[in-house]
Order: sequence, then structure tokens, then C-alpha cells
Amino acid sequence: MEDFLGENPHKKLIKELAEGKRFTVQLQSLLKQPNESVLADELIRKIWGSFTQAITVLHSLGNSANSLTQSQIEEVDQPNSGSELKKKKEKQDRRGCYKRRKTSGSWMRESETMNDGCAWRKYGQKKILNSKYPRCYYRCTHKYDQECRATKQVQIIQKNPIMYHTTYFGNHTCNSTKIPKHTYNSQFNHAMVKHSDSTVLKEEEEEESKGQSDNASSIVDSNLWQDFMPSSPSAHDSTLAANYNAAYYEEIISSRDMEDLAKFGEIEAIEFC
DNA sequence: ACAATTTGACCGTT
DNA sequence: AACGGTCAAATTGT
Repeated sequence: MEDFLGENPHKKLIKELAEGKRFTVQLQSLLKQPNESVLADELIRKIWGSFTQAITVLHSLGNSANSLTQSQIEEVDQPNSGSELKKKKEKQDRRGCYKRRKTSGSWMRESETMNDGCAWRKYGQKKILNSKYPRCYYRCTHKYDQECRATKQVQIIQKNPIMYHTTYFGNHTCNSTKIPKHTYNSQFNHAMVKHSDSTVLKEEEEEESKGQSDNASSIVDSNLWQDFMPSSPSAHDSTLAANYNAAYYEEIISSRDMEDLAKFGEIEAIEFC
């Protein structure tokens, strides 16, 4: 998203809510047609994103006299913890979640790049039911030499602009080489330029037909993301434990929101699976 | 030659 | 049986 701190928050808020409204209308018309579940799924993500942004803007207005408290916002944001909605979610198909759910935490990220500053090795790719794009599976490059058990799953959620949805499982325990902070900016900028480059767009279009993966460049940018990763497995686990006992939580972070999140010093968590 | 990726097979869970 | 996650042989890249 655009840095709303640089624009009128009210304008941004209205914009996000209006988008959510527009996506909802689109979804409504989609649901009237059969065999459109994939598009519907995309729209649901967009709607979720719009409302999340709107709530984030509200958070930014926290200093105003009429602002809601954190608990009030949460109460409005997630009003029906015991309602039909939640019960429905708990009943949803959880096939494929079985292995990780019992053993580790996870968190998510949505960004224009799949790079996060860590070294990953792709070990699989699957077509996912009702998903337009395949899901790619990555493990830490140091899985065997340093017994690092971190993995991630990357899936394109939209194109134009390209947007990746990444789910991380486990924290790195390896001494993975990270890009020094002072060299980060130039490399990151380079990557951002690359994404607007026509040759790269062509590359991405090819990836769409054969399934995407460009793991070799994973180290290139987004050291910034590291700053938002839980610093240690225990830190993350304790966060999970504090929030919820049995359920799985994920942290949804857009790299575009990182500066904002840094200012708020908090990460929004949602239930996973 | 070695490292990384691709992709079909296999596995556990539902 | 269907599904998502992982494995590993084959292929491709450096």
C-alpha cells in the first residue's frame, strides 16, 4: 500500500473502505455465477486486505481524542469469537495442515517480492485446489549442514502488480548470511526496479505457465524483513502461547507496511487454518 | 563437477 | 479418494 502516513489518513481510510465495498460488489456478482471460485478467492483476499488497511489507518489515528482504544478496535474487528462465523471457520477443511499444526508456529507475509534475505532451496511445487497459481515449497539452504528447519511456502496471489503470499514455518537456527544493513537499500532498490522492468515481467508471465520459482535470487533483497521476523523461536513461541493456547496464529505483514508497523511496534495476528 | 530446480511419486490425514 | 506436504531422480544452470 502507499505510505498513508504521507497522505491524509481520512482520505486513505475512505479509499480503503470504498475499495472493500467495490470488491464486495464484485464478489457478490461472482457468487451468482458457477465455476468462479478462484476469482472469488482472490476477491476475498482483496477485501480482507482493504479492511485490514482501513483498520491500520485507524490505528494510526490513535492519538486523536475520539480514537478507540486497542481493545475497542479489536472488539469491533473481531466481534464474534464465539459466533457462527468462527464455528464455520473451525469446521473448514484442514487437509494438508496436519503435519505442521502440531509442531510449530507460522506467520505470513504479503509482498511484491518473494525475497526475504534468507537462503532458500526449493523442494516442491503443487497446484492448489481453487488457486490460480501453484504453491512453491522452500526449505532453508542450511537444512542439512546446520540442521536449520525453517521452511516457507510461496504463492502468487495476484499479478499487476505482482503480489506474493508467503507463509513461514519455524525460525532460522542457522548462521545464514544476511546482507549488511548499509548495503541493503541499494540492493532493495535494484530489486524494485527489476520488478518494473519489462524483461522481468516477461519472466513472470512465463512462470505463470510453468509455475513460478526464482530461488537463486532470494538472497538479493528484503533484509528489511528480517527486522520483523521474531528474533528467536522462543520469542515467537511465547507470543503464540500468550495469545492463544491451542490455535495457530500467523502474523500478516506486508513489506509495504513495515515502516508503519515499526512505528506501531506491533503486528496484527490472525488465526490460521 | 557441483548446486539448484523441476516434477512425478509417495505419504499421512481427513 | 482427495488433498497438501515432502522426497528424490532427472534435468538444468553455473
